[in-house]
Amino acid sequence: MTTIYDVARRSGVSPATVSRVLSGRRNVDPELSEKVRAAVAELGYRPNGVARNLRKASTNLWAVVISDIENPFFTSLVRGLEDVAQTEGYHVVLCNSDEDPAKEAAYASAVLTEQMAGVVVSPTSTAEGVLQLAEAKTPMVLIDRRVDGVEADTVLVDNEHGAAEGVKHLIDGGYERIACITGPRRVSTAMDRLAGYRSALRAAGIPYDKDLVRHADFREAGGFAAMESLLELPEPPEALFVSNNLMTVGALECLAKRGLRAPDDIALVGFDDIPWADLVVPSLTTVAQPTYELGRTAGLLLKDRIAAPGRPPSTVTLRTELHVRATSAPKQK
Amino acid sequence: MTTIYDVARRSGVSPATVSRVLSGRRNVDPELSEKVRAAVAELGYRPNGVARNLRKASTNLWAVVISDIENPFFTSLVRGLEDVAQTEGYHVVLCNSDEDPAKEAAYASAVLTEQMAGVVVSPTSTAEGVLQLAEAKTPMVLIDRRVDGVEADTVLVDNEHGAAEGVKHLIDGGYERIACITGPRRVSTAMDRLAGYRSALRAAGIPYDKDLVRHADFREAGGFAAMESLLELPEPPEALFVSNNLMTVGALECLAKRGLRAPDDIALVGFDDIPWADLVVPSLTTVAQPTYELGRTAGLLLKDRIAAPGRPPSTVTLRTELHVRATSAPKQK
DNA sequence: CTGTTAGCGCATTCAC
DNA sequence: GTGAATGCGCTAACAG
Repeated sequence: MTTIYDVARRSGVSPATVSRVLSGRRNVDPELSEKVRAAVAELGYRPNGVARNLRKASTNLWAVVISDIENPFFTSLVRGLEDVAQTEGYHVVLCNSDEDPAKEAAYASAVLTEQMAGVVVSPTSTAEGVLQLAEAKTPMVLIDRRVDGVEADTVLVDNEHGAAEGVKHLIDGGYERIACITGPRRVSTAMDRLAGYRSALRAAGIPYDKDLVRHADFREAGGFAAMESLLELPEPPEALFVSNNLMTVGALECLAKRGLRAPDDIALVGFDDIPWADLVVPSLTTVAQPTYELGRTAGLLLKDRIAAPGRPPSTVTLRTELHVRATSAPKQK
Repeated sequence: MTTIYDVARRSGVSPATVSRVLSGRRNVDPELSEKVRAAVAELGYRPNGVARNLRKASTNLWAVVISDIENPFFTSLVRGLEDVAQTEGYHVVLCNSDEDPAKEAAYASAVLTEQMAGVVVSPTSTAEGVLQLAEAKTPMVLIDRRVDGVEADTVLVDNEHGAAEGVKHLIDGGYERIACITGPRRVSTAMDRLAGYRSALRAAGIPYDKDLVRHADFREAGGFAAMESLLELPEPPEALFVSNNLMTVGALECLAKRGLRAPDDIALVGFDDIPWADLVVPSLTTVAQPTYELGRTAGLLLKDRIAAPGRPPSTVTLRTELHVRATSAPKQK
């Protein structure tokens, strides 16, 4: 392997000067600088990033810890993050936690031993890894979910407001008996969206009926089961608000299986957009999250945090947007 | 930062012994080993991965260079790769090349300077980065596409056969005037799938009509435009085979926009599955690729290549599977 | 089986 | 503005 010493010898300068030239320091004689560049080209020299990392006690890696890259919510978010990383000179290490606190912790551990420059995390319910990273003062941005007791930069969406807007849209369509499938009680987004559901009902003077609420696991199977359970009610709901994309798919599958259709049999609004939501027939009304922007914003915050580790943490809340499509068409009399 | 020397001092042994214990070498007195472990725990010592990397002249990083993580084909593939990486002790660095040879080359360069242990690449048309990596003898697995002149482990699907099967299915449904939208001429998958289309026609004794073939860019917009152009033909096709998922979506959008429906106005088979293909109405007939398996297989090959760099490269070809759904229903008389 | 020693390749003091 | 020297933390020789 050719090293900085080889380049130094070849160009008749010291290794220190080569290092200065390569890291773009200004205080180098242009003439020497030129010699060094020439030697680099002749030798086909390539700096050793690992050695640099050791010396600087930090790498150019960011980790992104999410539950599953196959969930389009995270896919797009990761893309947004990676775009920022690329322009800032970082690389993104993809970590699928599958909502498993142990995996999250294992990745957190890797972040520390590999000296990664920063992390973006969507915390699991117990947030074990997040606590570990917070303690180690690793530059970190929380995404999608809050974690009690951890002070860190955070990017959220306006969950309560978005959910309320979606539910209000159903109420405006003439529906009153509106059910809700939301996520686990320990997850802040699940509770925030449930709160939005409740507040929309309250605003409309519709009494809250806890028999119409289901807590599932934010996954397809959970949405399917919750839908089944709602349909078995003595008096099934006439409309439904589902608080994430995978559970919405599950609910749709359950309806399809039973030969039921939205909005005729049950009107539907889902939280979080789905690619091809327009191509599904009937097309799906959603409370869309700016997923790409979430990732991008997280990247920007992380960059700033690395530049100024001492600064007090900030929280950015992005707005959701109601995409009215066919499944929430007004009630027919 | 606590180092291996601190642990050594604390436990009354040499740094070398600490290193041996931590890297799981067997030839260490159990008693000393125990002491070391105790000291590690007491001090909260954490090995420095970067230093280890420098010493060993290699990291535990794999890069995966794909055109776009937002394409569900790659999303699932990356997931498969990451699952293998995790069990083998590697981390995956995500690289979106956007089909841009310059970006591919930049990532290849990063792979080299950061001393990553291996790469999985879906090559861009000119495969600049791939050539660079091949020259440097970096452990590499090519995925989805072949590259002329590069000897490397490769994972492909049975493109020609899968395409032929999809087209034959249309022919069996009574269609004769069948169009094809495929990808760029320089991309092996595009040509292989086109070859499958032709061979199915030939087998059925249907003459090949090049006016019914379009080369687009494998993206949504390209599929849309190609569809438009086919519909403007004096005698539009009665069926269509589209050679990737994004272009299929584009074609569907074009049909929707014009108020046309599959299969009544035009029957449709797409190459590569789409999540929710079942939920789209009419549901979409596809030649499904085992995307997760592609990623998993690539990971396995990469692992083997790293273990035995000298071994001659192998090519694995996975089978596609025809998923018959509604858009290819037999022709009505 | 264990300890001593050296050096991976670089960036950064500190002199000059 | 430049060069010599040092050490980041670890593992692999080698000697004992």
